[in-house]
Amino acid sequence: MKLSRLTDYAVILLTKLSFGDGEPASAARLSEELMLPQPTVSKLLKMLTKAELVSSQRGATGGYALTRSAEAISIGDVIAAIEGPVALTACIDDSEEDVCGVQSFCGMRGNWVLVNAAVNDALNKVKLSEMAPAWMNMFGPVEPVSEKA
Amino acid sequence: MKLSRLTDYAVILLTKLSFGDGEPASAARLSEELMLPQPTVSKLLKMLTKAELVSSQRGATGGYALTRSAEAISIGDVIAAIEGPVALTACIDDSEEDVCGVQSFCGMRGNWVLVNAAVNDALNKVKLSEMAPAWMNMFGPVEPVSEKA
DNA sequence: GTTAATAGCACCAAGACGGTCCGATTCACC
DNA sequence: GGTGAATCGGACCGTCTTGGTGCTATTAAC
Repeated sequence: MKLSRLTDYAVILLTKLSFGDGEPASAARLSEELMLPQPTVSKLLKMLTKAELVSSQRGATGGYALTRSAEAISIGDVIAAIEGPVALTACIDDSEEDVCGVQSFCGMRGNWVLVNAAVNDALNKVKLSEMAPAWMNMFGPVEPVSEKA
Repeated sequence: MKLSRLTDYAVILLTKLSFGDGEPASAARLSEELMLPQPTVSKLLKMLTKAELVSSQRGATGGYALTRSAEAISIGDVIAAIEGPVALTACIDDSEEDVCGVQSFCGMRGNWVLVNAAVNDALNKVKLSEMAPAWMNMFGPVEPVSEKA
């Protein structure tokens, strides 16, 4: 049970934005400063826009900016935006189909919902602002310690 | 963020075993009684054996049985057995490679570890015995409400 | 009108997942 | 003790979701 690298990148992106001056930052600029592949950054920002974690400004001086403060964004929000809502069993929202054949009277669903709630709670406790590492505001463009290993 | 159907099945399997008479139950029998595809059941039981949640007995009257009581098995145990350990960021245990290029001094790892711990805690709170639905011991072979929808 | 930026779409490749098979091992029975 | 059947054990394979990429249309500043 692990989550994708994309989520990791998303946190980094959002954190970087939270240290910006409020001006919209372009995807190209973010990609360059964080040394992340540009198409991926672009895609991520689109996802985050759809999830309304960032707002987008089109046009020449456009770019992306946070819609709210880093204190008001939780890790759970980010995970939900990138990986979809936390659903720890197939029964939860696939209710259209009878996947397992017994779910109609399964009785387990209620308990899975409990597990889901517990995990969601844990995920929402940690705010984006708490994920900000020290180096974020120390230097602008981040330089790696090793170029290519 | 959702987990595979296999984990769902695993919980059902383990629950079923917890209601057994202690005698080893064969994969074929479990498959039949729970109406789950036999090869999948077989594979799941192998995984659970490797995770030491169940013990296997070979030979003519062999089969599988729980290694400990349903109260001593948590959902986290099951998830770890089927989906691997909970690692909510790529940095955690891929420490061999420098995946993101900046992880060496990333500083975010510590906070991800915190998130991991919170989720693990939530997952370990719920025991297998709490997942047991009412119908488990009401009738033997489970019959579906609808044959094919 | 030109330039620079996002938005949305389709496309491609890799990895994971679910499922199947056959061989190795063990116990029951004769 | 030998035979046989039934079991677990591990390797294999097609499929499908996922990550990653590129292109074209749209929008706003200059």
